[in-house]
Amino acid sequence: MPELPEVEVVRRGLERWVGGRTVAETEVLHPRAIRRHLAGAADFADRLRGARVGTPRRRGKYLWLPLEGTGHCVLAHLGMSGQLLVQPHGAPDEKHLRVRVRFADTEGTELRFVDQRTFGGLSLHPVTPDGLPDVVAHIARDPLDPAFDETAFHTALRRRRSTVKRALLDQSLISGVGNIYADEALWRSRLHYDRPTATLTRPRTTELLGHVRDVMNAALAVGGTSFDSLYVNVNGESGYFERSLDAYGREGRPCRRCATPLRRSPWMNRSSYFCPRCQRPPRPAR
DNA sequence: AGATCGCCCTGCTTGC
DNA sequence: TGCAAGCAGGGCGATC
Repeated sequence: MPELPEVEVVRRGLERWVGGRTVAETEVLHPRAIRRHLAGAADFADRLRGARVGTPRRRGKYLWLPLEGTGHCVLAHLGMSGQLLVQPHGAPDEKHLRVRVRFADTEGTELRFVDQRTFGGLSLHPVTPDGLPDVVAHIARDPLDPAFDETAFHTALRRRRSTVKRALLDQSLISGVGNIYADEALWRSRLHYDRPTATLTRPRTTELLGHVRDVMNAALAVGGTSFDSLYVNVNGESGYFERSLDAYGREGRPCRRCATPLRRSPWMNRSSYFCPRCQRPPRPAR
């Protein structure tokens, strides 16, 4: 499922293949894909028509295409299974094709939003003076953002009565981290997912953030190599990075540090993968 | 207001 | 073989 590195790979692909092009026609094949565009499919298509796409931007897992001179943008979230593909005209429709955007040029390609589980979607929003879609204002900067405020993040962690994995997944504290990279960064940091945030020292927070960045950069480097054509790569999986995972999905397999079999625990209606030896659970609160 | 829970959705896997 | 349950899970609104 796409987390920050996968979304950034898509952003780069869109910058290369869609930036600077002018929209001709938009076709909405499934209304749920634009459910966050409250004015509906016809309005969505009308307002895209004739707009020129600027440089795609991203914050966390949100991606948007500024529409030059309109004060608006097309916001995209890939959800669990969303893909943005640049395909030649006439390529067979994907089974879960939801939105098609044609351009007013002769490049011979179109933009497609494909989404099996329809957790993702496209919508149009005003862009605020700081360059963000209005509905993204509550999303924190992501750890690859040079302006990410590590001190503020640490302070927020200490103030929260929460646990470290919950905090990593809280997009208002830090964005772009999903279940996979949270488990990977916690494994690298030897932190148990239920460690109370209030117990983290500043050096531990720094170390954790360093591992979040390292694992994301490693995934980004690999994901980037698979992008070399008209295909704007998001395969809905971890791509080539999957083989590099140390924790996620490795239940029962030996820890790469200590050989102890990894465990999977039900957690918030999903799963946490961890090493029971390297990542000791916190002492129960009294 | 911060924390928690349930829901949205479909395809693959598992179990009876 | 067939069907149902389980699982994957990001984000958001409702609730406490």
